[in-house]
Amino acid sequence: MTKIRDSELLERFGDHLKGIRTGKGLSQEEVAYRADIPINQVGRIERGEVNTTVSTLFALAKGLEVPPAQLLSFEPSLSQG
Amino acid sequence: MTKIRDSELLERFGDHLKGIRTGKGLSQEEVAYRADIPINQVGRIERGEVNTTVSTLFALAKGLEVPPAQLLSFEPSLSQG
DNA sequence: AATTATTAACACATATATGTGTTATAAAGC
DNA sequence: GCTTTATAACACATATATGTGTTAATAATT
Repeated sequence: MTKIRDSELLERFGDHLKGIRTGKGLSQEEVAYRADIPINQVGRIERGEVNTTVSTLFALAKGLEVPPAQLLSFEPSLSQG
Repeated sequence: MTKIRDSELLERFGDHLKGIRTGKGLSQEEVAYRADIPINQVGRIERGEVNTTVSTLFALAKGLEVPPAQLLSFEPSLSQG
């Protein structure tokens, strides 16, 4: 128990976000500004350091100009739990 | 600033989750068991009391037997920010 | 090399999610 | 009425996300 964080999932999620961002040619700063969240937070999320929240997901979707659901559209791991 | 939570969004999100769950005829307890999270947490999320995390979203998707992205597929508010 | 742009890393206070246990409602069936 | 099932509500400790500020490292440009 005391799982809570789940590093592998968060790293993959971060990579997915970064892929969307770079695919659009946006900097972390631009995304942070549009999403109205600190640039440091964008970096931490992309690096998989934090397990971000629903409200931040919606903010990021706005900043990245994609539907929120797209942020969760990726393969979470090699083997499903 | 000091927004962080965003009650309206979280209430809508909770309603959306509850809609998926009841639409499948599942109890909170069943979902909690399958998602391996406390039943209390499921309730708090459905009631919009907490701003849950990415890892819990994936757990809930598993418990509800839907793709994670579906959990974010709803209209977040009457007027877009 | 120096400047600029971009990202990472670090520290810290505060808010809050999670996990756990317990108790209260509410509805349904006996 | 009692029991079962389902959900809500409360309390509390702990982990951690967020927000903020600062500094370092890494490109890219000139």
